[in-house]
Amino acid sequence: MENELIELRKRKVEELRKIGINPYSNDFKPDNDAEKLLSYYGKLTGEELKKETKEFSLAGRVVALRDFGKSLFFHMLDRTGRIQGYVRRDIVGEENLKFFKKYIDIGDFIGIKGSLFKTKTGELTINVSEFKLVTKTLCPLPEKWHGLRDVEIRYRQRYLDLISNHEVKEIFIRRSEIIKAIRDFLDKRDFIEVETPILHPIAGGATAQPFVTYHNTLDMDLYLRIAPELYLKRLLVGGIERVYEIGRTFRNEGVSTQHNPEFTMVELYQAYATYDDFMLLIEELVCSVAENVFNKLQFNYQDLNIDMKPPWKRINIVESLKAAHGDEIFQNDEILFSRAQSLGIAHKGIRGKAVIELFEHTIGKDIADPAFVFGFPIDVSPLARRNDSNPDITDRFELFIAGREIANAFSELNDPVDQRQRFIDQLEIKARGEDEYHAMDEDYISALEHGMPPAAGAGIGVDRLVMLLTNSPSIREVIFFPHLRP
RNA sequence: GAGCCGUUAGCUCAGCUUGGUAGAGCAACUGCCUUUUAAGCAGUGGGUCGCAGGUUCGAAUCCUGCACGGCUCACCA
Repeated sequence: MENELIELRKRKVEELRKIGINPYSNDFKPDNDAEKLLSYYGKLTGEELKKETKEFSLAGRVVALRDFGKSLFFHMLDRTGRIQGYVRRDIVGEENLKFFKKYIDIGDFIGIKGSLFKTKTGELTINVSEFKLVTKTLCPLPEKWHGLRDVEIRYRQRYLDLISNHEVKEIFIRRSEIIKAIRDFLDKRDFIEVETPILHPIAGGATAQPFVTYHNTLDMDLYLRIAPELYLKRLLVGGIERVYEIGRTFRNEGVSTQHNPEFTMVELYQAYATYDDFMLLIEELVCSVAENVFNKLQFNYQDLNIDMKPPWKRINIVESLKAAHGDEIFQNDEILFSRAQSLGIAHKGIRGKAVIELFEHTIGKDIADPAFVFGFPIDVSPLARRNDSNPDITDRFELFIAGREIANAFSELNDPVDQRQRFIDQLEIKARGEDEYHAMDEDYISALEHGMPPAAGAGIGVDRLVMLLTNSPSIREVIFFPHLRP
């Protein structure tokens, strides 16, 4: 049985049709929006407004209604904001006022026309001369004062969240601006934006579990990409020397406040650059985004104050671990593994894994201001260039802010023989049951055999960057439709 | 995958400890009110208390299982 509130509104729709009014018309063209009127005319005094007789038309959703008998006030919400309207009998006439009261509910879309005035309390208000029902709404909106709190409804019916909770819309507008700022930054530096496949025959470019899908005609399994990396580097081989892609990546891993199965990454590659160059590039990129979108470099993230003013700190993984845990942890693998074990850190018997996990759990988590972490072990960096003076580590860094990894970057491995051996080493780990380790990719090696220029590349977690800059505690606050059970 | 917490009217929440046939505000409906803005005043309707079992004379309340969600941990970015 349906709710009485909906039944009532359905009856109104029928009645409207009977009297010849289309409750879902599409012939109203607003010539203005709330923000324009508020910013331009909001500054004028009531007296000044009286001289302004011009009429404006607006369209939007009614979000509040106050009936005074012979007049009424309402607030309407359009793409730009909220504005108040005033309907009075001696202007619109008795019949029209009656119609408004009887047929227009909170939630409906209306189009209005009218002049501007200021109320006693100083709010810029449209004195409505004409109005039109544009779209009838059947379901009532969430409560006006507390808004919508139930997180399950907020995520499943995000449209209600957007209507009720003003700050939610703000966050998503910021998200859009952040992505635009990233694009602007890279475009100005002659990077070319590209699109590479999402369906991959081999899931490569990262250490993660893929989603598997199936192509009927080809009769083969395909994987949703876990990273665009290997395709972007094929483009380096092809001579696209500065290239980037902003797009969705999919990882079949746990869901949490930091993880969504599909998330947005920007990956960029630049020929003849090194990971050192990329520290500066990433620093400039993030600062430029922060300044262009937020006009500042100081941010509060939850309990932390984050100062992004360059130059950013650089932290050597091995040196910082020695300082924190003593030199002896690197004497041999047994000591390292047992130390990791005692801290409850999974190392899976992989030396590099133990090192970076130990770092993340004991040092990385406390990094507040941006810092570049470098000295990544070779066995957890199968696509990164080997360091020239220390063959055990790679020319790779990660950017940590607020205890979280925001970006990962390295000088690219372009030696096809070394790359093949790295894949073989990965396969050994994979054979031990660690499924997420890298697969052999002959096609990629073949590309390297044709010559890839030396280059540096980086991947930036866009969702996490947006979280950080908008002070959002959960990734679900920056993704419109986060993954939930159906 | 594990632990803890939550699910009551369209929305926001009480009620559960101590079992006795469900309550407020907003929204809705009927009146009154021509500068209100969480408008106000008077009145009315609205609920299989997440689902399924159990205990009991009697369950929103106690117990068990399940579903969905949140937080923490693990995997991961």
